Amino acid sequence: MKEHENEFCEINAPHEESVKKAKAALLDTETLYDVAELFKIFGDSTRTSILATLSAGEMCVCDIAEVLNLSVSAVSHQLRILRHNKLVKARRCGKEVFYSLSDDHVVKILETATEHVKE
Amino acid sequence: MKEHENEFCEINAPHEESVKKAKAALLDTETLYDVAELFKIFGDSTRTSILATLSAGEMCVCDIAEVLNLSVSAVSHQLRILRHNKLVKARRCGKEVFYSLSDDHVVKILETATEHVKE
DNA sequence: CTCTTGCTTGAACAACTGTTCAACTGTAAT
DNA sequence: ATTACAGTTGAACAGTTGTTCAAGCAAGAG
Repeated sequence: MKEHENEFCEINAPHEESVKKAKAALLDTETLYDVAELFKIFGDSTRTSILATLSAGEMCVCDIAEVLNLSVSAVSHQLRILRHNKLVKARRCGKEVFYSLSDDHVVKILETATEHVKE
Repeated sequence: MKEHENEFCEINAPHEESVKKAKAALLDTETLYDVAELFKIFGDSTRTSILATLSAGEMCVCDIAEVLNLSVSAVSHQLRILRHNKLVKARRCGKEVFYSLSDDHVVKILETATEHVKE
C-alpha cells in the first residue's frame, strides 16, 4: 500500500474521469467495513445453521447442538458471536438459556441469499 | 463431534418436539453451506469495496487499485475470487482488462446490507 | 452445604485467508 | 526483436478463525 504511487494507467483521460467518479460515489470506508463485518458473521456455515434453526423459534443451547450435531461448547462460542453482533438474543430460564433471533432482518437476509444460491 | 451423544437436555418433553420440528424445518446442509460460502465472499472489506466501486460502472484493474488505494496484485487476487464466484465478469480490451458486476443481484444484496448496517 | 445439569469461557492448536513480493504472460508500440 | 505496460499467478508470511478440551460459573435438587 505504498509503492504503487506511479502505477496509473497512463493510456488515456477517460480513466481519470472514471476514477474520480468512482471515488466520489464510493461509500465511506467505515460503512463498507461494517457491511463486510456483517457478512463475515453470516459467512460461516455453523452460524448460518444456528440462525436457520432459530428461525423455527426459540431454542436452548443444548437443543441447538442436538439439532445440528455439534458440541455444546462450539454452539455456545458461536452464539456468543451472534449475541455480540445483536443477531440473536438470550433469555435465561432456570438453568437453561433460550436463544432467539433478535430481528426479522436476519430471516430476510438469509432468505434472500438462499434464493440467490438456489438460482 | 463425537462425544456428546448423551448430552440431551433431560428436563422435559417439549424440547424433544422442538428439536424434531427444527430438524425437519432445517434447510439441507448443502444449501446452508452454499449460503455461507456466498456470504464469505462478501465478508471481506477489500472485496465489498471492489464490488461497490464496480457498481459505478465498468473499470480496469489499475483504476480499481487507484480508487481503493490498493496494490494491483491484491486487487487482481480478489477479482479472481469474485470472478470464480460469478460476481464479476471480465472483458479484455487491448492490454487492459475491464471488470464489471455480472449480476444486479450483487448490488441489491450490498444495498440491503448497507441499509441494515446504517440502521 | 453438596451434587448435578446447562451453559460459558480461556487456552491451545490446526486450518484458512489476505497481502506482499517476485516472476511471469499477453498485448501493443517502436 | 525489443521494450514497456496491464494484469496474473504462486510462494511465503502474518494474522485471523473455528473447534476442542478442560476448567469454571449459575441455578435448582436433595
